[in-house]
Amino acid sequence: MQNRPNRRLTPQRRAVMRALEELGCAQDVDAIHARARRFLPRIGRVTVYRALDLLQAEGLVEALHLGDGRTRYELARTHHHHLICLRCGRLEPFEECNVAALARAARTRGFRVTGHRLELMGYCARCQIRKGPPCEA
Amino acid sequence: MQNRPNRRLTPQRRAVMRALEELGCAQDVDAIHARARRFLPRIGRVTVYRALDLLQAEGLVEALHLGDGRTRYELARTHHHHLICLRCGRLEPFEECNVAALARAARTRGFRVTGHRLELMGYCARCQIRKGPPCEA
DNA sequence: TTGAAACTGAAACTCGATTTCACTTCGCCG
DNA sequence: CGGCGAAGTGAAATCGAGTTTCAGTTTCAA
Repeated sequence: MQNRPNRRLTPQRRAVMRALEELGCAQDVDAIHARARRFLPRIGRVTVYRALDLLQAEGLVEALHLGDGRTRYELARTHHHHLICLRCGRLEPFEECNVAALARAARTRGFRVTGHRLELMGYCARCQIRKGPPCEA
Repeated sequence: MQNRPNRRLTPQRRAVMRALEELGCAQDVDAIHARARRFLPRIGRVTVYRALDLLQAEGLVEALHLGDGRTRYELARTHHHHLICLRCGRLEPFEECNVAALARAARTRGFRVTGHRLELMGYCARCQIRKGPPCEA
């Protein structure tokens, strides 16, 4: 997102980027908006949505849909997937990935794979031990 | 969903099951509702939602969240994943799956994997050939 | 038979996300 | 400079998938 037509690096977009950098893995729009307000108190929710769309189109941001009704966003850093705790809802990045073999299998059926998404659901270390209330990230 | 308390096999739920059987892979609620109406014209959308929740709790149905804002449902048949065409939007079931190794890797980090979701995005055979308008499933 | 629990569906509602619109800012050409 | 058009902003209105409410119906067991 450099200074080229239709893609101005405005203070608002800078604030959203900075919020994403600070927040880390897979945050929802409310969290991103709240964090961006620290740097730019008058930034509106709509602008955050628009900035996220733009950053996604630029390939700098990725969207996640986990089925809780909210879209989560994170910086498109190195390729990774997620471990999702079913009890406390925490997300951990997970680097391992061997889908190349699967992509090859799809290829034999005429399907050309250009991307993929992998999520592993289960219970995080803390939630396997504690039987009390979920820890909440 | 047999005849036990709180889980009656009503005509409505039977209609939703039959709709899911006929429709196959990953349909949204509108499609399921429309199909169920063929068998039971007065069935309401709310009842379809409730039946799907129930069937999901029973493990007979699985939900998919692909990020288009609508939840898709399909019968929980044999374990499979999806090939998603980015041009025509068609979903194909995909049986191959070797996440066992990944689950083992997660295990070494203290995370216990109980389920997973895998989606491969790309272009289906038809859409690689035709350059015209998307084929639409 | 009868009463409680389960079930249904229309209507109202919730809430994340999008659209609209009046306004401001930026880039650029004269 | 001056000023015009494109891009950007944000409050308010709107959209729409999904949920809740509630009055009425069905089922089942005692």
